[in-house]
Amino acid sequence: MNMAKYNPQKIEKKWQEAWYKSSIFKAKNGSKNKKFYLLVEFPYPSGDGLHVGHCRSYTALDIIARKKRMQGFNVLFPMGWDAFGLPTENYAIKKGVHPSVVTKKNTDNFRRQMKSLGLSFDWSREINTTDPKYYKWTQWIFLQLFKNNLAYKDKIAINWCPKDKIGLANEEVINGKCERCGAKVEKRDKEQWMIKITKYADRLIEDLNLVDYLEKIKIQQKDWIGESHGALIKFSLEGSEEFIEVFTTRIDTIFSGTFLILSPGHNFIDKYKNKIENIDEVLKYRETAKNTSDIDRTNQDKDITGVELKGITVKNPATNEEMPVWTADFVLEQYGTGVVFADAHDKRDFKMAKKYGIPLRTSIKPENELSAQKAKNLEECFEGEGALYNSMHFDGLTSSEARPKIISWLREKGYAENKISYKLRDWVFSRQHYWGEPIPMIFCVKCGWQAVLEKNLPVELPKVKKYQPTDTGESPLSAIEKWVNVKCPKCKGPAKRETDTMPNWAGSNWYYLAYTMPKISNFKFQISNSAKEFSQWMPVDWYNGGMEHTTLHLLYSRFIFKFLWDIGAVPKIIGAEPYKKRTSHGMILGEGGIKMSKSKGNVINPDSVVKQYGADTLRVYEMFIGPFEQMIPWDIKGVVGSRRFLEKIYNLVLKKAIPAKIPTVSPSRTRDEVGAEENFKKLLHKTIKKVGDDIEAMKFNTAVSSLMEFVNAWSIAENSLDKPASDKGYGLAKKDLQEFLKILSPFAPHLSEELWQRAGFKGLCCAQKWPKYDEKLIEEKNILLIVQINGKVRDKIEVNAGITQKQAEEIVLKLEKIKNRITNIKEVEKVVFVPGKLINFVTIDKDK
RNA sequence: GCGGACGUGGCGGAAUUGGCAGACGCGCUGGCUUCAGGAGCCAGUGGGAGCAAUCUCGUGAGGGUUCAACUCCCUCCGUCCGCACCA
Repeated sequence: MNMAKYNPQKIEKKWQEAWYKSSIFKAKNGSKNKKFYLLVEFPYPSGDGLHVGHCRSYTALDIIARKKRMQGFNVLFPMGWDAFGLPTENYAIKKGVHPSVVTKKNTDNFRRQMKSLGLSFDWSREINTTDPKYYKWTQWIFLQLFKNNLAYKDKIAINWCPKDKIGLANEEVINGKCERCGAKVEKRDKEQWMIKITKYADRLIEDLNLVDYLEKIKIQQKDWIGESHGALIKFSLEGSEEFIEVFTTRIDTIFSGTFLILSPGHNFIDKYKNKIENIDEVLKYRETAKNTSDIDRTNQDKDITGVELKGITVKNPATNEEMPVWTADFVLEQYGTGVVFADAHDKRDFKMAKKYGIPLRTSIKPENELSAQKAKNLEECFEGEGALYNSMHFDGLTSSEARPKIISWLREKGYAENKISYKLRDWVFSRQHYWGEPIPMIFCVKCGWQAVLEKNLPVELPKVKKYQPTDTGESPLSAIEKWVNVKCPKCKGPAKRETDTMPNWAGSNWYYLAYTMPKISNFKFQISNSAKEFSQWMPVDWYNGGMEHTTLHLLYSRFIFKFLWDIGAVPKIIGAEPYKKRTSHGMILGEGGIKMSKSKGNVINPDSVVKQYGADTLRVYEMFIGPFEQMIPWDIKGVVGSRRFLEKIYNLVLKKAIPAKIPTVSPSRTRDEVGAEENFKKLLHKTIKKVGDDIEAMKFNTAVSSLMEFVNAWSIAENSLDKPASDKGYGLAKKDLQEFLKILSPFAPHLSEELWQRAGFKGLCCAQKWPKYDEKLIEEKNILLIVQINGKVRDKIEVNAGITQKQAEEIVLKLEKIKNRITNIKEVEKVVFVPGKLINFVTIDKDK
């Protein structure tokens, strides 16, 4: 047998070129076939190249794309580059190369790697967020936000990373540390462009009902937006018409409210400077609080501190009692109104009152008598719900009954209203860096902030000598006078450009729309848009990405899409959600279950796996490694198993001429069952069904294992009988081999293509129709009936699938071991019969 | 603290959703391929008892429901992830 060994390095290149030449992966605008838009998050093209984690999700979606194409869908499966970002900028600073040069090099490398994996992206639609033709529209979106009052400039205390010298969004701060570099984040007051995502908070929650996202993704988004229903209460200032508004979800505790606590930064303090007798002390406390980083402030063990605002009191609208006003740093300025009313039913309030001797009162009774006593005696704090007391005519009501009643009672007096509050905050959109989209705004002393005229877009990044951010927090762009100084678009007077750039999320807000156009240079946004490219492809049918983007990219892009939809920049017919379905992949960890990282030296480079084992092996391995949505450690030995599997197929097909039939042998069956060529066909059709179903459910691991089972059966027939099946004249039938190669092809496309050709079949394997399984064939005529006694398996017999209980009993009771067990010792009390599955004899001891 | 996921052989993991626990792969053991090698082939492989047929125990721990529980319910232990002074 002088056949060549399986040599993926040789065949894979060849087929990649063949696919490219045939344009088979190109999405067709205007096609009559049903569309299917599959999207996988585009990567940030780092200098490290593709990660095996990228390969996992790309291969998974590639498998779906390939299957959908074979099923006759007009598939859009695009790829591009989210290329603005700090690592590129840092590299550029270090090496003195322009970031665009670095980007070009990195994207070339990523593209090469993706192609080497046989991923079926439509490369003709490739986009790059740093391409001026692309970011022209990123800037256009910003202008529309500005025109619709959703972009505004505000001086706020931002999260400032002292190492990266950059302002961070709340979402980018992890445990008080910079998401990128891990440096402790500081607070800094800075003028920033802000985007009013909060205006969409309710719809971003509500519309989750319209989409098919993994439940955990929905939950995370909801939690992040953090909607809570409550009330806004007015506490009037003693001796004044003024009042302070407080948001609460626990208005049922209003009768126990004995003091008010403001956040240290609350503007009330500035407003009543003159009235506050100890203003110096209060301002000093504010300063200290500001300098306490988030990580220290949220430390649970930290002692509670606070300062009373002497000379100021407010009136509790429920009790009419006078209440002192304090400030404490556990009250957050950004949530609610930045004020809480304090009582004995909140741990922090309780602790604070105890510490400073502020009077406390309770008004909620816990069910448990002991806790009720302790709570009443102010020995411990009760935070739960219960029955009201000390609450006038609301006494006896439960917390949830009381809330709406108290609100309407106070509302009538003009002191309360229903209110929904969100944790979500407006999106800090400014970055003081070079490598980002310039914010297309101009500041004129006379006219204020003016939008760059749309016809002047894009505002291109100018060439600079230094990309280094400055310590003052100014963007490096501010140093380029020629670029900064412009005419005001309104009064034509001297004005200056905004030198901040956009965050790296800006470009990914709308990239799924860019792909709908065959060429980015033809792309166009406009108001009252009815572009058929949008309505042909949108919404995205299936979007896969990382869990880490759930509260960032996924939320942002849903918001921006809704905005574009509202202003008519995308046709209404698409609907208000960009992604129909969202799934998420698990990370690939290093061997031993630790994270892959350069510092640990356990990073697996896909190139080396492709070189040593081949792309198909890598693909099959990454699908077989474990459940797609689960984190999984890399195991180099497992790669070998996938390689063996492919090699086995290669040998099976090429060792023989194409035989006609094969007997069935599945590893679990005895070899005596051989003989039914029908059985082998049956196994094939079962496999076709299983693989198809599993791909849709993203159960790639079990899809691969069912392919393996089929191949094992095939291999046994060829190798372990007295004579190979094909020598006897019955191997795998030609047509069945075709069907098998077709279902294998999404997983191992190169090998399938090669074997398809070598077996003498016409055309490209990946262009064939996805096989249909034969329902009748899959239907089992005979089943293995489980025979149980008292729920324990005692025997298994093969019987006709339609067997009745009577017939089954008759057969089973004749079996020696069953007969003995039952008739000798016990008496049958009851028989449970599950048609097609099992028969169970429930017995009682004869003695009893 | 809150929310979510999870716990099955030496390892990664299967189990039609209440009906054969351990599919498939790795590893290991034995054998075959008239040299060697393995990324080839065959067989075996949860623990215990037995020459064997077979018996028995077994899905983090304990309890419950059921003819029947990896699966459902309760209590506890443990791991991972997300959020975290959110009024």
